[in-house]
Amino acid sequence: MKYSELLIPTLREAPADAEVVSHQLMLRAGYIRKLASGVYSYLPLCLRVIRKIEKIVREEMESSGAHELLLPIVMPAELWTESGRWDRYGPELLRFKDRHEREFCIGPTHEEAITDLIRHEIKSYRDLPKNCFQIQTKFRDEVRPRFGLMRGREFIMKDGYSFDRDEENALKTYELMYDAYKRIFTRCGLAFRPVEAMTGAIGGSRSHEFQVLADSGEDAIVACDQCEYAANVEKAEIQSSSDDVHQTSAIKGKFRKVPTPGKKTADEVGPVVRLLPQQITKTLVFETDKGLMIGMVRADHQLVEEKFKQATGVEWCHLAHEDAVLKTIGAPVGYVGPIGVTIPVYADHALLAMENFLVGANEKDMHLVDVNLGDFNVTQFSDLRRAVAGDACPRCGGKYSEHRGIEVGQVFYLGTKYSEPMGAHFTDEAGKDQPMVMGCYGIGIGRTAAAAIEQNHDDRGIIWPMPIAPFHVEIIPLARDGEVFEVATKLAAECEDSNIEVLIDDRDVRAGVKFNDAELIGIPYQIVIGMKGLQEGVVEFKDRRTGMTEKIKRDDVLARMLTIFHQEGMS
RNA sequence: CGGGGCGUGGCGCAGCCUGGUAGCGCACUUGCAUGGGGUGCAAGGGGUCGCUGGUUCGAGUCCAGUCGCCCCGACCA
Repeated sequence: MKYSELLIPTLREAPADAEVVSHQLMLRAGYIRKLASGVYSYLPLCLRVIRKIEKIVREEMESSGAHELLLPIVMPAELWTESGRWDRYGPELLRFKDRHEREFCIGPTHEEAITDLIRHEIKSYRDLPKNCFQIQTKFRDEVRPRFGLMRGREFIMKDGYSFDRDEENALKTYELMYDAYKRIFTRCGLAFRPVEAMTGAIGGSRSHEFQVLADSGEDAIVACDQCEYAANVEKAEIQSSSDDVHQTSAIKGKFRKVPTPGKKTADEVGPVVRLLPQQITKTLVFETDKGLMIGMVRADHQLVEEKFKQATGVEWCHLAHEDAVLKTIGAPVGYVGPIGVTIPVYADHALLAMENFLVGANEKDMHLVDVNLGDFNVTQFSDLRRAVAGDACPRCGGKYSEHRGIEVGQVFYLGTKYSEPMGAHFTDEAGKDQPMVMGCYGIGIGRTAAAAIEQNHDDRGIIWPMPIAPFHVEIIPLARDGEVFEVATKLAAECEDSNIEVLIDDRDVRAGVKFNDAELIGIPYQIVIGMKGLQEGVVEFKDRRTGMTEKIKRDDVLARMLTIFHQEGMS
């Protein structure tokens, strides 16, 4: 394809609002342009990358038994009312009314639409399982869109939904999809890690996120250095080492009150009483559907609400408001402690290893020191905190290391969360009515492209992995006529005949401009054709990634490209 | 939703404090030179200064409102 015919508006400077590399490079290299906050146009190069990713996704999905369909983008409110999400989804759901004042929304995801379709069409166990996917533009009215395609409001997503007759089969489908995802991201040339993710309030469900490792990632994950276990920090289980448990419950009444006027946080209190954060506890009061409850963690740890919900078995929880705390505990926020309170106290495992620690005195400007576990009632010790580097892995006892990741895909075992309320039932062999067991599986297509750039770039521009590069090779003739251009055109035609995708820079610009643009747009191989080389019968062959250049005989170039093709596992 | 910042030619910015002919770099057009890493010289074109209202003889500049965009935060005591 001719460079001159394509729309590739490269920029010397990146627009000031681009924060992360992938966003800057996509703008500079002429891949995307912003139309509104979080809404982007995909220019030709970008679309080619997206199509490549989609192709890989399609191939792997189809070969795993999932088949493509296309659901509407616009859905009536009734469907969402039925699932209960019209009210629960919040302002991220873009809603509007048609001319008859009927309410609609633009799909941020399609559980409702697919469940509606399937419940009408599938009646018998004989018709199961079914696994459908689509690749479609979604809209989520994000509070704060940022980082270009990484967190846009409008975005392209592959979303798949599976329907099985029972949990056993649904979990098999889950495994199939999990394996397909591994192949997809491997084929895209990405360094990624599947990690266990939060499952929310649905019991017995499973979820994995596929995280592309990158420092600019928005998600924090921990990975074990000994085994395969990896998880989102919010989800990661932490092994409470029994060696650390001190039998301090025997010690009682040793504590004493110390004045800490105006000092509320551990950072403030610590220096006053000369204690490290590891010797201080935080007592957090939560409002829940079962009334007020306390969660206690060490001051340098962070409580995870999801873990708290699981430990306590409550449906919902959020930190209690200051007034509520003052009213129930009798002390202002910052001075709350577990001693003498009447509401349930859930404590993190880490407290088992603490002795002579500090808590709030339930009295303004006062804390208690030399407190031990025997001094107050704990309803239950649980894993309540966010994992950090150095924590122990529950599977093998190895140590966690912490990483940043970009979530490019997610697989989720849904169970009957949608089939039950929406009446997606089938009749089994015994003639009994059963809810279908579902799973859902998403991949952010645009985000995958962005993640690939985060992982593959240098200070000159993008370096695409071969399987998702917009073109395989860029031919750069240093003249627009004569032998140089003739050779270039001929070589391009030969490559294209061998299914190698070629971008030929036929523009009337200086060599330097072509070189710089070539580095920027990141096509993995470059072939530079100039007069000097041709006189020796050679052209220059450059690997964008390594920057290595070598002179190759003109007649050997095609063979060379084909060799690389095979090495890269392309056909 | 709270806090902060920014809206001046396609992009990046200066000018605003202290009101008085709207500027710079890149990009664009034309000509000449150049032709292997964003080349040089010369001549050009292009801006209701986000919008509305106010103060003033006079507003890009001061004031109020409004819209848009960006950043940080959203209660872990």
